[in-house]
Amino acid sequence: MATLLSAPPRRTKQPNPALKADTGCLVHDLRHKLRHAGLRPTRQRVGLGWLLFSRGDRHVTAEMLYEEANRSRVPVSLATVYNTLHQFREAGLLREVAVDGSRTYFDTNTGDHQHFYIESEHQLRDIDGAQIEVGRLPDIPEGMEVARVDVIIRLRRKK
Amino acid sequence: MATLLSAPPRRTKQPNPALKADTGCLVHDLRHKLRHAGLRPTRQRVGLGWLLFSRGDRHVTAEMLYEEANRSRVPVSLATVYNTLHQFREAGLLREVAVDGSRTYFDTNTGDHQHFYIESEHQLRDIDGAQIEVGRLPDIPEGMEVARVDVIIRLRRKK
DNA sequence: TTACGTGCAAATAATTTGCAGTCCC
DNA sequence: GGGACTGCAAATTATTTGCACGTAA
Repeated sequence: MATLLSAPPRRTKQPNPALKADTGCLVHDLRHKLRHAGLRPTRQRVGLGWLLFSRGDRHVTAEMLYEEANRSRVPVSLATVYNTLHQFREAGLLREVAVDGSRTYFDTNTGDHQHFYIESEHQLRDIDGAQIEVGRLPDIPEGMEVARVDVIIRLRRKK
Repeated sequence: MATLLSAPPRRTKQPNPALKADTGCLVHDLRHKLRHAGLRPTRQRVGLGWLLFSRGDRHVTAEMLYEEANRSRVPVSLATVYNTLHQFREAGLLREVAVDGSRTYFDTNTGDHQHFYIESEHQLRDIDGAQIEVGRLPDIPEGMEVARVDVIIRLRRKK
C-alpha cells in the first residue's frame, strides 16, 4: 500500500499520450462504450479504461491499476480507481475474481472462462472457456439458481 | 467486527461444559489430534477445536468463531482465534476457502469437495466430491503442477 | 447551470504483530 | 524452568465514505 510517497509527481497540465487523441478511433470507441454503459466519459474513466481495455485481457487489482495510471501520467486518485473499478464491474465491463482473501482482482475478460492462479506469484491467468468443462452439476438447493460457476486451478512450481 | 463491547463478560473461573471433561473420550481424541498435529493442546486450542470439530462440517470466519466462543464461555481473544485458525490450517485440520474478497472462511471438511455459495446470505455449503466433476483439465503451463482445483457455484434466490 | 465526478483525508473492516505476562510439558 | 502460547493494544492492509470542489452535458 501507501505508494503515495513513491509515486511520481502529478503533472496534470502536460500533454498526455493516453488522453490527447480525443478524435482517435480507439478513444472514440471507449467513450462510446462508457456512454453506452451509462457512465459519463470523464477524463479519469477514459484514462483508466484506456489502460484496461486497449491491450488485451488483463487481471488487475486497484493498487496495480493505480500505480500503472501514475506511471502512464493518467492523473487519478486511489479512491477513484476503486470507485471506477466497481462502476465498470456494475456496468458489466469487468468481472471481479475472488481468489485469495486479501486482494480483489478485476478481469477485463467478461466472457465465459475460468482461471489459473499461480500462488507463488499472486498471478491470475485465463483459461479458455472451451478448455475446461465442469461435468454434471450437483443438485441445486430448493428455490435457488446458479448465478455463476467459478473454477480456480491453483498452480505451484513443479519440484 | 468489534464485538468486544457487546460480548458477555469473561468468566474464566467458572466451570465450563466445553472444557471440563478432560477425561471424556471426545476431548481426549481432540487433545490427541492436536498433539499429533504438533500443536500443544492448550485451553484455547482445545476449546476452539471443540467448537469446530465436534459437530460435523462447518464453515466459519474468525469473527463467527470468536462470537461463538464467547457465547459458549470459551475464553479466547480474537487475535488468538485468528492465530489458531491459521495454525489449524497449516496443520491440515482446516481448509481455507476464498469466496469473496472480504471475509476469509475456514472449512472443517478437508477432504475433496467443492462449494455452493449463497451470495445473499454469505453462506457456504459443501458439495459432495462425488456430486461434481471437472471434465478434462486444460494444459498446465510449463514447469507448473496443480496444487488444488477450487470450484464455487454461486447461487441466488430464484425469482 | 447543475447533477454527476473526483480528490483528499478520515473512517472502517479484517487481519497481523509486538511484547509482557501465562501456562503446558 | 523454559520455551511455547495468549491477550491486549497498536499497527497494517485493503477498501469505503464524507464532503468541498471541479467538470461534462
